[in-house]
Amino acid sequence: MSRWKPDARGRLIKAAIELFAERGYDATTVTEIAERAGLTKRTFFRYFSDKREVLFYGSEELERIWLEALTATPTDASPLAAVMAGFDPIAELFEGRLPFARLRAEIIMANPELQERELIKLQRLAESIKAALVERGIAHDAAMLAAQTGLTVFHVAFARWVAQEDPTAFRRLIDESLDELSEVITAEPAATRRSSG
Amino acid sequence: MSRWKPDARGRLIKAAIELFAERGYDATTVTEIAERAGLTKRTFFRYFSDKREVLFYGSEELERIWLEALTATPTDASPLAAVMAGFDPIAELFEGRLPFARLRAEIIMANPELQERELIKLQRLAESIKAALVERGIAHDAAMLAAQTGLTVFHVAFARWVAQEDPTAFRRLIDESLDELSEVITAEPAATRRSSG
DNA sequence: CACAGCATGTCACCTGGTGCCATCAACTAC
DNA sequence: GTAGTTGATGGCACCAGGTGACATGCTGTG
Repeated sequence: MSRWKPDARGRLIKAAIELFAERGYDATTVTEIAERAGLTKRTFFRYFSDKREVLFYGSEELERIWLEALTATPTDASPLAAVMAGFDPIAELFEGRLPFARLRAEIIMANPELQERELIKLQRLAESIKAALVERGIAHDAAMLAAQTGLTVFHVAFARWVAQEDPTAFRRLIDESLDELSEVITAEPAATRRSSG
Repeated sequence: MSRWKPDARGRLIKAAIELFAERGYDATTVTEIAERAGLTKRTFFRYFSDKREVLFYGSEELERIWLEALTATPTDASPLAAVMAGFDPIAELFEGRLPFARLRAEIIMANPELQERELIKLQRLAESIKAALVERGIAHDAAMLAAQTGLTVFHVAFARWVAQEDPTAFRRLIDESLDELSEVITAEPAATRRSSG
């Protein structure tokens, strides 16, 4: 028994996405996912640290790509420019994966637990980016704010991308979000806030 | 049996914080928390929707206060100014609770699951703030970015507050973070980003 | 006293998640 | 070819988080 089968991880991901789409995340048990993939629950948990993680496989690659682009920018570039350098390769990574991304986004949007996981993934990414900026000599807090700002732009653009009716280029959506950030921020000089007391 | 006891929720929170501080979050079972509070596991889950939530009771009040301050600002105020209006009452809410906040922060920092929950709470808060801004006629995306930016400043200031050796006023830390955000952003005109390809 | 309502307890049950060991295929060495 | 090794998987017992259904007991109120 237990003949070896290729791409166990990929089959588990496929089975999970299908079942989540069919009956929802909560109504799907790990045992069912494993069965559809021709495996057992125990094996599922050897590939994914928990049930949610099956929807987030690949986020390490995203981080790797983003950090590579960041560290490749000249060291005299501004923090925000360095953060935004990751946008292009990421956009390339996503082009063509819209159907999968949309299905996945629908599943996640329907479940608070999954939204938690998505958020923490983005946050971890922001922390990695921040660390990379600090490595380049940027001050701790400036790095954090730049990283967070870049992530927000990315997040807004991504949400628009999966919600879009026509498959607009991801990169174009990023530029739109970026322009709006500029408008929001530059319209708000620090002096507009009330004096502390 | 089962004589009624006052403030069951408060006793559960106290017992949970104590046990988490003593042996860590993972090494503490819900049954143990309930026992220390003189109750049962079933009752714990009547007061808190899950084990983590016992550390986040009170976040609804934070949201309520913030939104009140926001809606109280004149409608011609800028989005970011409206968001930042919440800083003062929130600072008031926190002053004097530093020991509790610090203990809680240590517990959360030691556990990824709890960090997920904290993040999603902040995100929900950002969404509420965004919704309130939209209600005032701010455009959807500008509202989101303003809310997110305000939350980031709040988050940075809060992290500093609990990490501080001497109990600096929370409000002062907010102003510091705000100044740094201004520096980071205003040093980065949109023109510095690469032209889209 | 009878009754309603509320907080709590009790119990059975499901599922996510893990530790431990058995099994089986493929590969290597002799 | 046989023995041993390695790596992926299955099987199983077990723990803890979480829930539904029902019982119990206190408190107030007519």
